Amino acid sequence: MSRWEPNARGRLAEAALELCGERGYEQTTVAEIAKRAGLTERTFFRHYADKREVLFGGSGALQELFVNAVTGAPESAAPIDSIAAGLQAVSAMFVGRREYSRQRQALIVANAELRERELIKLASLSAALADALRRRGVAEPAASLTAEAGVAVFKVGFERWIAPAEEREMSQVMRESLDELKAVAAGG
Amino acid sequence: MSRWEPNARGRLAEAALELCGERGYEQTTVAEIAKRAGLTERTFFRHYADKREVLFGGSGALQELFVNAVTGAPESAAPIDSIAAGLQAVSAMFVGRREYSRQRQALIVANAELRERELIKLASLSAALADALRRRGVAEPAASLTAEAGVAVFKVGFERWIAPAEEREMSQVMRESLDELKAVAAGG
DNA sequence: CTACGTGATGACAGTGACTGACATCAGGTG
DNA sequence: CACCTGATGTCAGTCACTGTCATCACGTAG
Repeated sequence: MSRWEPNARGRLAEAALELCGERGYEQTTVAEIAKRAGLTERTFFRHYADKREVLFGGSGALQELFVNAVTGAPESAAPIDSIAAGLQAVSAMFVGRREYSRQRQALIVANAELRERELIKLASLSAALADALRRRGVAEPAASLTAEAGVAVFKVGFERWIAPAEEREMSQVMRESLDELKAVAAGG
Repeated sequence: MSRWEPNARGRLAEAALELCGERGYEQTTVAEIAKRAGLTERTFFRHYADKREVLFGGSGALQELFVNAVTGAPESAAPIDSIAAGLQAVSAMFVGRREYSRQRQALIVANAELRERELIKLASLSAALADALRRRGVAEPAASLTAEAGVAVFKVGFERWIAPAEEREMSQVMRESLDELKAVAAGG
């Protein structure tokens, strides 16, 4: 066996979600999170740049997956259709994680600091998508606008997917949300 | 004369812009800002909820002005045209403040914390505009989409207006940016 | 004129996020 | 066996932010 328990980063994220879920984000200290994960406060900050970041650990993987799917879409695919491919790829990553996502989102909407962090993550995602579209030969401002539209659909679709009564898979909800955006854009 | 120098809030904002401009946002402490304004750190936090907020003091007035202009637009005006009226009203507020705006924006884009705060201010503006449109009888999702479009035009227009070579008035730049959005949306 | 309330401020101690510097120590490598 | 490496612990320190109480010019009631 190794010197330390494995997956310190994951243990910190799990401990943070548990503790913040029990008593709220602001009422949870970094020292407490670290202690539950069997680590010290100083080690927490070696894994996460700040306290908020521990609740956004998956955003990097999400962005990478989304961008890769857009990049890997057929050359013939229109910009909005490569975004659609990205939405489908991202949906696969959330299979079986609806309850987890609900808990996490409840935390975020309840706290202004966390909402700020979420907004900048989505802005980063939008910029990365626009970049991917540009590499596919999409010109500006179409690339940025399509990227923004993709993020808007993701936001709307995600909120619907975690709604209390909702039981459909995320991929289906995303497809439907994208269709609605297309209808609105067409003046429907 | 009164017991204290007047306009403590404004003095704090001015001191903050000066000091952060000289040495950067992170290298400036709240105690230093307060001292330059002739106040104490404790008093700073009686005027601003946190350190970032001192650089966003005008955002409340901007949102109010924008929303009022939208609300006060002729009943016959289409949603996008009431937004256009808001953009014109906001432009009036920036007359003679281009250099100030350049300095402030340079600070914000240079710092991730400040960018986060700016994003949530814009999100708040978008929500307020959507609300104003709904009160004008605009249905969803048209209200939210039009509001988002309005904020997008404001962002693009503002960035153009503070660009180094730019000398036109903000009202003209905003008009032009809105026209471009309309062209893009029309598939042009 | 005096007493009292009010509101903006100062003073001070305390918490918690975050950082820098140095120590530790299992495991791999030559 | 000596040495290096990487993840961790320890500790002191800075700074954002808060709660609490004191101060004191000003206005106002009596």
